[in-house]
Amino acid sequence: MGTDALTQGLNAEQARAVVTLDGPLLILAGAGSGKTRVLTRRIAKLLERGTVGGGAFAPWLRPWNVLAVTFTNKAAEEMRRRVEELVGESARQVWVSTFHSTCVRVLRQDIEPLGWRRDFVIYDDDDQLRVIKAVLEELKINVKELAPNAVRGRIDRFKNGISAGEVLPRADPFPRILELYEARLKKANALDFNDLINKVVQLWTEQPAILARWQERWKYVMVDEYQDTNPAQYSFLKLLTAESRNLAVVGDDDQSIYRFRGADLRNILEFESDFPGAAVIKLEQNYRSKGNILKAAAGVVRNNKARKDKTLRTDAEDGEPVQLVLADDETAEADDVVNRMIRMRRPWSEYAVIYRTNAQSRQVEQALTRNRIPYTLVGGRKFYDRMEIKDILAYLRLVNNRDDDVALLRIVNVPTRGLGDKAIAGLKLEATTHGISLRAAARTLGGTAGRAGTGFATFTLLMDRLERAAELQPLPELVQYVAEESGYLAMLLADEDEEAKSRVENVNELVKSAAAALDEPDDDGNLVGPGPMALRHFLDRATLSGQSDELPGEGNGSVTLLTAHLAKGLEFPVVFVIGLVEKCFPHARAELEEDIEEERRLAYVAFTRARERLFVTAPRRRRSLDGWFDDTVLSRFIAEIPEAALAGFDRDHGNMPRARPGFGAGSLGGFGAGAARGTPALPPSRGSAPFSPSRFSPNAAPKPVVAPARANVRPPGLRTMVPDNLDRFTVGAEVLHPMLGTGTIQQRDGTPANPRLTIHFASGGPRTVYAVTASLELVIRP
DNA sequence: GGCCTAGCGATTTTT
DNA sequence: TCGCTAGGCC
Ligand SMILES: Nc1ncnc2c1ncn2[C@@H]1O[C@H](COP(=O)(O)OP(=O)(O)OP(=O)(O)O)[C@@H](O)[C@H]1O
Repeated sequence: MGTDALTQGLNAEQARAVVTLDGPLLILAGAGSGKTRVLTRRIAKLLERGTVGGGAFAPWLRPWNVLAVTFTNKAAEEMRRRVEELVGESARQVWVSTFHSTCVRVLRQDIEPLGWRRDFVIYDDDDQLRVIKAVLEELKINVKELAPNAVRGRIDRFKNGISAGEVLPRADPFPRILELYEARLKKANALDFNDLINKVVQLWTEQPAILARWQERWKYVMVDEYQDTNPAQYSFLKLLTAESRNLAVVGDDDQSIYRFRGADLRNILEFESDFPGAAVIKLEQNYRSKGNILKAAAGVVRNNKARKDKTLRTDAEDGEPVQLVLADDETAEADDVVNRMIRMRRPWSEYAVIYRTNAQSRQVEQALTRNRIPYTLVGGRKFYDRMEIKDILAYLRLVNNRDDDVALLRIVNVPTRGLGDKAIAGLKLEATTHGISLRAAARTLGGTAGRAGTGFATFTLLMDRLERAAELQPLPELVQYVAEESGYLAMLLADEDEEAKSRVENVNELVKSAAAALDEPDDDGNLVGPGPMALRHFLDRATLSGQSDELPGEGNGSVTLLTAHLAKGLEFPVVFVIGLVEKCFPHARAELEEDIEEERRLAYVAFTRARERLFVTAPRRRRSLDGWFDDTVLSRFIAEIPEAALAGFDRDHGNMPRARPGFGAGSLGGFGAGAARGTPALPPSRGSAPFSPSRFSPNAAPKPVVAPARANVRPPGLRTMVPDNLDRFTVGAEVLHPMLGTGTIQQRDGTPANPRLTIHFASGGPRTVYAVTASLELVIRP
């Protein structure tokens, strides 16, 4: 691999970045300009420089002297893959990882001076919540007065240094809560996610000798998506590279989307003054997307006021315009997306569906499942968040760390051992009085008589057995042993439920994933056998990684489903960005102008993932929190797309044509007046699929399967009319609803223009609907 | 102690 | 709609 090989296929600026190996370097550039490509080549270049021949490395530059950090697991995985492609085997020894994993690596080795043991556990948000609830209980604060979730948010913001300026209640209990929270974590030998970075910064600040060792190890540091660093991460980098000054960062201020967890744009904007003498390289050529996609994305992000304008051009042709697709509701939207995939006849892996919130994946998953199309759901932490998985892991955590009170409380009575609230209260009392862990208190109480005593004795003996097993058995066997010996598996097997069966499956998956964890070498490239190291490594992985690595049905032949946040840095030939309606994207919680601008950047990120084709879709109505349908308003971001780059958009009609009473909405709901004026990009997808299944594509599903049309609720022979005036919907009137059938209006409130009706339906009970949107008809009785 | 249910409240993005 | 909690009942 010669010098030329690594700069081949790069433009002049990119090549310059790849060969600028020493000193601070900032690559500031727009989406798809090859930033990540440059970073991976640069890693390869460093390895090449360190090679002295015959696969050996010079002592002053070995693969493990290189550190590359990303923000998400997905991004780390992707970068690792690319580096490995370039340099092969030795890539394994380069540390390519998230900030959080990197910090765990440091703390597992050096945390002791801070007062934690090296076998510390990481508390995820669920554990955090349990601690907070316990603290609130201790302080006799009702969870109704102060939501544990709110407390967690505040703790996180506080630890991220973004709590300044928050409006504080008088007699604020927060400082006390925080104090007790921290004490509990410390006592349990635990750290939360935020601590991981903060503690490393503290450690390195207080212990120069330890810092020096890490500086010696990581002589070359690279950061992808630098615009998303928060103050703690900034300090981490600043400390680590203080001696070597070999810090290369790449980023794009338009893609800053983690303000909510403290990301500070100033980090990237002030890089040059922070690191004097920094080389600055700007990349202005986009290699990813067709012209129209780029124009659309640029047109949107241009609306941000707090923004530095930058150049981004492409040599690619315009390609198809971005296609706007409107659908009746989220189910129809998902069906539409899937139908288009089928029609395009590309390999499934070329499609990605990108959404704002995780919950939106469900409709798409269902549509894909109906059509037997394989898909991969990225993130959402689905696997390790399952109850049964967390339970088994809690046993393992308690084996790893006897002080993990949260883990103990989770499983001490699962399966039941006759230890109810009273017994647990006694256990806590015993522990507090003697200043010992719950595990130790259980042992003491195990020596007492009575039902609780027996329960604690059983539990203690069980945990002792599990601890012994942990020393002798390899990890997968240990996991299996825990599931069996604890009675957990037996409990599941005794349950006839379908759900219990799938839980058994998941426990088996966990055993497999333990085996997979063993195959992974540890930090220093050694394979680990039985004992605490393997267990810790496994537990870290479970907490830090978004998902189990290979869930069944995965592979490269599947459609990818992910949030816009997780999509950052990735690319796909065809992208569907769904749910482009106000309150969803931009999200309802984004109120301030700054928040809206971040949403806009998020849209920019989502749009720029597409290489060839971009679809933006929106449902006309959406289920709201109380389960009823709300009409939607098309996302403002759609109107910001330049006209010439967008198809399917009718600027004159407020963009969201919908049914209105008096215009003859059909009895199956669906398209109303505006649709007749030709606005929607598509015929309604429901019911009448306008194309035939492919006979050519090996990928095509036999026939698009859409969500079943709703049952026809209209009783035969019923006479109805669509009233010309909303005033006709009076209390006592009988109406026909397209989904719920006939009913009688019980109550009318809201405004005259937008009356809200409480209707008692024959099909079951009262529902509240808006007359304007419900497509109601008046029943005429002779 | 353990199970069931009525009532209530929430409601992004990630590690 | 969903998930959690408090409270009631066996
Ligand atoms: N000089 C080049 N010639 C051809 N293709 C290139 C060149 N540089 C990058 N590419 C391609 O352009 C695409 C985008 O590159 P990359 O993912 O590195 O961009 P990026 O700047 O990191 O994007 P983003 O900020 O959106 O994550 C990739 O498919 C990459 O292979």
